[in-house]
Amino acid sequence: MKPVPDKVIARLSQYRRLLTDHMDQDQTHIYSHELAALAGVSSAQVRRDFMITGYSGSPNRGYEIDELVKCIADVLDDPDGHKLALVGVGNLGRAILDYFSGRRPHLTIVAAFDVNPDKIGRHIHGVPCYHMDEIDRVVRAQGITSAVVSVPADQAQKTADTLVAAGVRGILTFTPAPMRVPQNVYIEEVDITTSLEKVAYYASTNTAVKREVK
Amino acid sequence: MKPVPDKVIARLSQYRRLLTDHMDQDQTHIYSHELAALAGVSSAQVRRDFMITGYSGSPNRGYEIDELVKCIADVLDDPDGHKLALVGVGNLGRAILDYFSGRRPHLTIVAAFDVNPDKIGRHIHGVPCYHMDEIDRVVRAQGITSAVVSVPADQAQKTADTLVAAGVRGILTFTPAPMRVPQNVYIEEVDITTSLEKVAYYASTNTAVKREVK
DNA sequence: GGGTGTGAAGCCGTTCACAGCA
DNA sequence: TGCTGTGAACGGCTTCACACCC
Repeated sequence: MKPVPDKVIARLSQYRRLLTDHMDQDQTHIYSHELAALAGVSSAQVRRDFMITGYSGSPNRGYEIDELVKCIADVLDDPDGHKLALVGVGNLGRAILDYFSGRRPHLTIVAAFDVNPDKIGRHIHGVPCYHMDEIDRVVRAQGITSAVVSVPADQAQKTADTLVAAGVRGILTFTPAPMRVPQNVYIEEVDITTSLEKVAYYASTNTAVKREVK
Repeated sequence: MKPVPDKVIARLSQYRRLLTDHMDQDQTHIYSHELAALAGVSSAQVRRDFMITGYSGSPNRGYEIDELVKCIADVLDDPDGHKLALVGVGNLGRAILDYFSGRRPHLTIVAAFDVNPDKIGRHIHGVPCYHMDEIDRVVRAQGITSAVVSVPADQAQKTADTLVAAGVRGILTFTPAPMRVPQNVYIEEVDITTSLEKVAYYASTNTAVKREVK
């Protein structure tokens, strides 16, 4: 299958959440311009994105919501689901565990890692916490494919190397430090400091800017 | 001054952090290709970005780091600094307070807001916590210009409205719900669920994708 | 030679605009 | 008539490639 652009993936994820979480239960169909208004994009954008899923709407009723959600799932979700690891159980790590537990059925955080002895061996928000030395063993044993990283900057590279060596193919990192990984590993970097500096910049300059989704 | 593109602002912020936080103390100059390698972009990109700051390097020594950082600050930082508010002191909110306290001198979180009586009136990571009913009063009194929002989805719009009415011009939100704001207010939306779904998608498809910065 | 600064070209994502259809 | 699907135009960001300079 031809590669789907990054931004389309992000919007599909957003569309799905809008359709499943913020929708009238008895609404069965939706027009591109309606969904576009909810998502803050143009209706042409919405139609363009759905071309990729292969799902066609009907000119007089729009898109059938259930079908649409199914088609989005066909694109986004691996049929086997994904097991995730969380590395670094600090404030942010705990927030993510809490925030994310049970939110997306096909994505499950099955293991957490830290170096703090107070955390190791316990369950945090239902997830068992191991020492970081056990990353390789646990990742292999559980078949973990992706990881969320929120460790101090000076451990970022070492953590990435360990994860990649154990077979992880995708990393979401909150650590604001460069991570060097092989080409076939996907890195998503959420940089809160940069995000805040952007907000501050535009708050000063008072420039109108279109909204976008990360 | 002509408006600076979103992406350039983000990269300038990243360059600065690389230059100030991850640099040998005794290194005084840097070439565009060196910084490019650190940031994971092309050297042409780096030079292009610096055109905007107005700073010129020297062909045989590259860029003088101190000068460069100063020029970036001239673009990014408001001379008066920014006071920030945090709305929603849950796990994520506390993580941000902790993570961010004292990290960027010109950006200071001066007030937190929640509805939980256990938090109101106390200091959390050194920041006073008020009831959300007081947003308008405190924001005006303190001259707060920007806000970080991590409230439940169903309160996102109300929170945004209150903040905007009180004069806030920039919002960084972690709440995965559409926020409608006037054109002149800048919204940066960090959507952790979408980020994770992207990671999972590319972990499945195994597609090599270039790294980028949020 | 190996850098920087920059016009020009290239690329990619978005929007336009319209044919086709119910 | 109003919507979908889509080729074509558009625009902005990135890269190329080269003049210039130390």
